[in-house]
Amino acid sequence: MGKAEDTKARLERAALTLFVARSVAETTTKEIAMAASVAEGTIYRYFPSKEQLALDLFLRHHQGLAEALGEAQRPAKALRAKIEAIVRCYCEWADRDWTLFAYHLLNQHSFLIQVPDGAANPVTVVRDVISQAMKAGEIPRRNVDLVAASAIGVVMQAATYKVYGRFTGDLSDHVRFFADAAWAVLAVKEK
Amino acid sequence: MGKAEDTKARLERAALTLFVARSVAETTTKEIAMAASVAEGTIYRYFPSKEQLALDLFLRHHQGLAEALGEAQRPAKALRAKIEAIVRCYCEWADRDWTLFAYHLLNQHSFLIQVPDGAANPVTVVRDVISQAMKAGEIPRRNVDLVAASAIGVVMQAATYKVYGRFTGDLSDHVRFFADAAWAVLAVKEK
DNA sequence: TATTTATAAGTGAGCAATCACTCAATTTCA
DNA sequence: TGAAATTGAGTGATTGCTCACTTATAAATA
Repeated sequence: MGKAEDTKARLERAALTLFVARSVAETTTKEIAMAASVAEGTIYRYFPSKEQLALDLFLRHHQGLAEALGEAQRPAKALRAKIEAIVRCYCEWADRDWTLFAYHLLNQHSFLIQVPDGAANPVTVVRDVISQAMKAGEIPRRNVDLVAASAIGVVMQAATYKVYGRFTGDLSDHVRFFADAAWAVLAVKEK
Repeated sequence: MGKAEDTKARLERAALTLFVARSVAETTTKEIAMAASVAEGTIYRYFPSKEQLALDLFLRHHQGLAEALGEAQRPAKALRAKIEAIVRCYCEWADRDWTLFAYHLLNQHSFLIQVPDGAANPVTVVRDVISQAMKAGEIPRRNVDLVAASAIGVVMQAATYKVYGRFTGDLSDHVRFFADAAWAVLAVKEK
């Protein structure tokens, strides 16, 4: 790794850690620079602004995750297998870089509106899979967005509570449970 | 309503709306005062600081919701009935004052650590109900925190996506589905 | 190879703007 | 008239960001 790339990476990691511990608004450029062992001015050699640095970090994870989820579910045929592939992929992403994952999780509401239209999107991947399965008659037809939200919530809320420290350990340890639970949500019978 | 009480209520509502639209950190005291048709100094007759105003709003909803959920589930005997009571109560709270609800939802991570120990807590209510049901053999024994998170996620993620505008309409319209889905999550069979 | 030149990377004092909060003066109203 | 409520210009502290300058690295030249 070149010197410049190393500095940029250090800045990103320092910012990420602080953004999660406090928040983007409450983290100062001075703090980021200190944590990266660099002068404040150096930040602006690599990023046009603090906000852009925050957005860059978010978008990279957001789009990377979306693509990974898309590829993970593709080989599977039936909905049940697709769900398990998606859940496993998601949990592995979370466990691999928990700080980046937590940052993405806690800052969706501030950045989601800035995601370019048509860009890869984790939610759309899940939504499309569910929509397909409804058309194929694998699960009852319902409001797709509602059902997708509930199914996603099974995993995402667990992840959120891990961020809050309500429980510990790898998310990946519970892939089977998450997949079973998400499937159960999607398969709820109409009455 | 007295004049002073009216001013305080207007300030709270103005702050709430702005906190949801932007965020606490990005909302200025000047904006709050303007939105409440009041001078900036007036804020400090009713609140010691902007942060305390933000915390007051959060805690009032947090504890009110916790008590309401606790009372809602008490009369019910079986887990299935308790779940439905909790879900219905939660959705009604959300629909009754959506702005306050959205504020609570989006700012959990900043305020949850400041909740006084032993104070009424929505999550604890759900956790206890699930824990009881496990002891009674109504559902399989599992990591209570994990299972509670997933069950809660079924409803909370749907609420979150409504905040993001991914779908519209009252949450209460889907109480039956949420309750069925949460139940399905809790009842997932061990293998 | 040794020396000069060019470029990239890094610095930190300082600036303009903004913010939460204060308080002396003014208005409201019983 | 007097206490309570309200006002908004003012204050000190903080912030994101700039920029003239230094240092490190690489390229070119003799």
